[in-house]
Amino acid sequence: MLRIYNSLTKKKEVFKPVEDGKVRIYTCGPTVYSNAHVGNFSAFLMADLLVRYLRYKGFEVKWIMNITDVGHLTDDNELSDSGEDKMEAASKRENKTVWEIARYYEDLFMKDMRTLKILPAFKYPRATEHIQEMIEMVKVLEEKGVVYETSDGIYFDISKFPKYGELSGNTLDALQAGARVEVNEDKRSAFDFAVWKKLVGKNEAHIMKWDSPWGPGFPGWHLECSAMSKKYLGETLDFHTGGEDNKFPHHESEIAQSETANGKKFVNYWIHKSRVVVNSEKMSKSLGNFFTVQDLIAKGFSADSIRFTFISAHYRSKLNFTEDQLIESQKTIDKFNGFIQAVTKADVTQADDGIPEVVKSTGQQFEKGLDDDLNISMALASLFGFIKAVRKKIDSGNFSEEGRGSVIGFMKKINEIFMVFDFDEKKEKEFTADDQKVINDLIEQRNKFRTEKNWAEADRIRDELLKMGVNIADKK
RNA sequence: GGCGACGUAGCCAAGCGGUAAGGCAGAAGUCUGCAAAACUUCUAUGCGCCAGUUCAAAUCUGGCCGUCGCCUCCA
Repeated sequence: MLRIYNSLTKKKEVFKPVEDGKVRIYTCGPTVYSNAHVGNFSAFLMADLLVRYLRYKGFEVKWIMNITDVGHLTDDNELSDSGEDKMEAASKRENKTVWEIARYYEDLFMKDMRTLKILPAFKYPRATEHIQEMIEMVKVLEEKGVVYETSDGIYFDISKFPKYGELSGNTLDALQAGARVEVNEDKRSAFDFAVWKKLVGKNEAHIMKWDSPWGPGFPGWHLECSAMSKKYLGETLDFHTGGEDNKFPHHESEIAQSETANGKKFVNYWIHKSRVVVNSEKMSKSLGNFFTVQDLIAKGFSADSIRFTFISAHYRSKLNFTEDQLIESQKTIDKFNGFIQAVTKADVTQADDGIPEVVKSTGQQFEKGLDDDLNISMALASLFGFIKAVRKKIDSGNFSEEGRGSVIGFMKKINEIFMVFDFDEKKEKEFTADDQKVINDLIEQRNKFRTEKNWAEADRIRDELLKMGVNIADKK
């Protein structure tokens, strides 16, 4: 039984799907106007872990992740407020339109998603391809009398949605009191949010624009998720995930729009990923302290070590990202893979090794951990205990073919979650006949030196073999 | 200023009222000529600080200190 922390109620709750055996999950996806960094991907890896674990538990999961490709670009002022001007440079240098740029960064994003072995979602709907659905939703909101028109757009009147603030813990009064946002004379409340923006004022030259009953313009920031989640997953979602920074105002506003338009509860379980931090500062595009997947791979870190680092940190605690953590993750991955090799190659005896029982109890511990709000630390601890127990059986010559099958089967099953284990039996490297002869000669020489206790020469040959890719492991 | 999360060994980290899991690093040992791998053992009288509740608190309550996030595009 999965228990998960619901950001809305601020409690761990037992997960009950809307429909038995099925799970509908929506993840706030990337904004494709610049490079996604590993902080961004940590949120998607959290969703990946959740989806994979739900599948492990036998649920049929339908996962939707949106692509935010509606920007707020103007002809002469690209991305001026994002603090990231690489795109502007790229746009000019490559003479690309905003549409081409959106596709370009979307492609990069999808490539990194594959690199990190994040499960493909059922669909990645693009905001620009769902303008009609968004317009329809604004119409419904208009019919219900919760939006009003100003000179520059259509706004949602948050006073019409008393629960506004429930997710972030804000109350309408507190919001007013602590207001720091720019005052817009036309808005009834500083926190009323746009569902449709007109091409006036600073948005006069907006490149992305569509016709609507309110004139040409573009949709408000929060509308796409409400419209697309409804289209692909229905009116009530099981899970909605995203970064904690999306709680307010984005998710808060989604709730207001969706619940008003549909007259139903929008999301049963809100899951928010804590920020990734670098030297105690959030990793963000605007601070420029970010690493991209490609940066790290270029530095020699494996994609698996990136994946494992973010998956093995609990999603509700801040992760202080360092390169040392990637190294440690790699060691852990190697430890598991070394174990898989040892199991694969272990000599079997006919003994009744009792391993299937160990596998069973480990599986129970593993699930107990993940069932408790994806407590990955507990799940991993069960695995470390497991490999120690199995190695002990192997070392004491108490290992059967059945035991091997049981261990490998289990590792393969949990690898559907981790995706970093390697089951290929490490064969002797293939050498040409000539090389093989040289190697055999060197080994023979070294053994001769060893017999003569000429350790200096023996070690020299060992180094030489290592350079050729031959690893010597002496046994007694 | 408002809202929220969090503070456990050198580092990462579990723990959710019954007396500190696990991983990395470190130390000693088994094996080995040495090394690598593996295995064994050890490494927090204490969980930011101060009060309180309780037979019992890292775990509950209150206050304080500190860190971070959101309130503005951001996973």
